[in-house]
Amino acid sequence: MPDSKKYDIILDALQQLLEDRTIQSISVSEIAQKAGMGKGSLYYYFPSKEAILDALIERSYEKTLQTAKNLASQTDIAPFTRMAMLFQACQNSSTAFLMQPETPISSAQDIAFLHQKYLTRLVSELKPDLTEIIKQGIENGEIHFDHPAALAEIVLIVIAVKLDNSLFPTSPEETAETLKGLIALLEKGTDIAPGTLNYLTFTTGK
Amino acid sequence: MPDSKKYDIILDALQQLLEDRTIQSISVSEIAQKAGMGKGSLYYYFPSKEAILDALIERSYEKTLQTAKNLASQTDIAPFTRMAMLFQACQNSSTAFLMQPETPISSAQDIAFLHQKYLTRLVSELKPDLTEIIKQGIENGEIHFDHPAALAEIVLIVIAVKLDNSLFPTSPEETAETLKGLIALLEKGTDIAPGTLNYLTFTTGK
DNA sequence: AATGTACTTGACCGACGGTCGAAAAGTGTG
DNA sequence: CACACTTTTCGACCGTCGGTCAAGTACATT
Repeated sequence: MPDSKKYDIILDALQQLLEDRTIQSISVSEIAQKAGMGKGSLYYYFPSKEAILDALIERSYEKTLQTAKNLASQTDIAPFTRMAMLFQACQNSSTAFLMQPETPISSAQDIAFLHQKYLTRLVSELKPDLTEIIKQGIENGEIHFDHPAALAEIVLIVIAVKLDNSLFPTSPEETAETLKGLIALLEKGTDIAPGTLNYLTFTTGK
Repeated sequence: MPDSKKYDIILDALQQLLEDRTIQSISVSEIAQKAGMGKGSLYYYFPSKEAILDALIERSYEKTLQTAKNLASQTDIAPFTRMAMLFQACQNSSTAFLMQPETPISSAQDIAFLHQKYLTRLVSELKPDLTEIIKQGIENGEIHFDHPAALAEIVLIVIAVKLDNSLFPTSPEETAETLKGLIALLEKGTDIAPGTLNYLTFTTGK
């Protein structure tokens, strides 16, 4: 088994570079330099540049995803509280890593790619957990709806897409309006008490 | 004014190449060769390779988008009929162009990019139109909901994401289930008659 | 014929992702 | 320590790519 510390050093280097640069503008040699090793060494640990990015994304959301997964099993907490915690965890992790503060020319392609990788992962990983939470809400009689898995996916897609503002760039007001609409639709469509989901509006705060 | 026929020849070449290849695996020289001209000529008409792709996407959905826009102004047709026509137009255009039948190695990045470009455009362009349709449904008393624009965006996002199966790959059954859930949520959440939106399930047929 | 303009071209450039063989560092054995 | 052997490091090198550009062609206009 190879020295796993080296993996993290490389990932750290890329993450650091990614803070104010785009993937395509970052060369493999640069990552190697930042990591303090030769380019060849990178290819000893990773098969390709893309694999490094994949691993970084994997590592970045490992923790978030894990806490989300734990949440689903904590049946003693009320469903809506857990949902709130789950969304909070999502947005904490999303903004921190993905938002490039200064994107000079950014050829659009790499940003798009980065965000999409994150989106896909988030939705597919969290869907079973949110489904579980919703199911318990249905059993408790707090939610009335016949398609828990579908509901989970719908909510996750909309939330993920809207929280990631670079996919369909909209003003903060418009994002808030969409979220408000989603809340209204959910509350009315699942017979839960109005206002129960209001915590969602807080998560839009930048 | 440059010969606009040349633009289309180049776009045709790329589209043809794109049918069984990925963007990143297609070199600019190849596009030029297929278009029957030198590489330099491409750069006389387009500033970059990405610009060619953008133009192709633009051209591919120009017609669809135009018919969708016309739909919104046809107030004599019932809102739900117009919505159905709009979705039908969406899915016809999406599958035809985006689905690469044989993607041998396809580095994920280019597919992702292509699909996302389409998604972004579809949602942002169609949102105003669908909003208009919904607003008229509200005025008619057929739909009861306070956030027409938000509803339009939510529906478009979910539909677009789910129709494009490569973003979050799921089985046809799962897609159908999600769509059924969306219909149920919409019908219950907007007080429209159950079954009114059933045409949505037809659009999932491959 | 001469001048100007719109268009074409492929050799060329710098940079990139990835390879490779050799060297260095680490490890176990006697 | 010497030795064999494996693991790790490395940067010169390779092929390819997107993009540039000076030279050229085609063709009006004068």
